[in-house]
Amino acid sequence: MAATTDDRLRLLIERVERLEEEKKGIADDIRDVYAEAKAVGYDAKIMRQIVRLRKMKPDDRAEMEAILDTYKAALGLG
Amino acid sequence: MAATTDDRLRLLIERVERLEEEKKGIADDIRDVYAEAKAVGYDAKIMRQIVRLRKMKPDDRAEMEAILDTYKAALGLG
Amino acid sequence: MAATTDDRLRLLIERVERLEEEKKGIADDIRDVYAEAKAVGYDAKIMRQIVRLRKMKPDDRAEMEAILDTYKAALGLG
Amino acid sequence: MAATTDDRLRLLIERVERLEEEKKGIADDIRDVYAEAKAVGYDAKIMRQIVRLRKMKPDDRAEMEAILDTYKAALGLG
DNA sequence: GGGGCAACAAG
DNA sequence: CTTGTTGCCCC
Repeated sequence: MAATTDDRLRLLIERVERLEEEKKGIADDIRDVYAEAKAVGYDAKIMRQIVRLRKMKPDDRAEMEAILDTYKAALGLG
Repeated sequence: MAATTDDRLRLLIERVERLEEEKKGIADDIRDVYAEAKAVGYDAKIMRQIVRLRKMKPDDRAEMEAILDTYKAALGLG
Repeated sequence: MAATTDDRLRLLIERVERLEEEKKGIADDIRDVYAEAKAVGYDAKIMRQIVRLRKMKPDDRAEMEAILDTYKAALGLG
Repeated sequence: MAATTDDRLRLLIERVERLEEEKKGIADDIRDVYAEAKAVGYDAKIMRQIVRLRKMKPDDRAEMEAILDTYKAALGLG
């Protein structure tokens, strides 16, 4: 009988749905923080860039800067 | 003096970072559920479609499926 | 001397950039077609689904649709 | 009669499909250039970063650098 | 409300 | 790691 199988699928689906709801809630919280930041004069777009930069490992940031130099040198850019 | 401003920025950034960590944790949980489903024989890709369909309002879903059928008929996609 | 090396790099980079420009041009064309379709009453989102379905091999598509129906039945998604 | 409508949809779909094929062809060409670059000793990953950097408008790059300074100052990073 | 853009998920 | 999809923000 298929009911057991069906229930297993349903349970898995419902777990996913619950988790996605939680995830959406957090995404909304993040949005709220940016809205609050904007309300006190910060630029949300720039804040996002900062968050991205802070997420990088220091070595990676250093490498990125080195690449920038390499590219400038090899391509003749100031 | 800028310290107050800087702290306010830092606090906002750190709130975002904390929330993003939580969000990532949940995304990982979702991935785990799909992995578990796959391990017992379900097709994760199709499960995702189901989740998407269940997220829609019934009327919207019915309408979408009707349009899809219309287009399939028009293109000879039996 | 590094000039030869630099030029070789520059040439490769420029070839990539030219190709990426072309690619972007075509992506814009695709966008235009969907916009035109929308203007005469078609649903672009569903058209994209059709394009995806037509890309699949008929057998694969049939199988996918069969599984999808099975899951829908199991979840009571009429 | 629906045949005209159907043909219009089919024509639009086929235009999209043709364009997507072209796009894929160019993507393949790009891949080939990177493969060739790798074969003569360049690092494809770094080349991609260079391409990305060159894609930015100089002003944006300058702004990005300013943002980097701002973030370092406000967040106390070296 | 639409179009462009950036994050997210899929392959 | 790259591409396609989706949701968000600005216009």
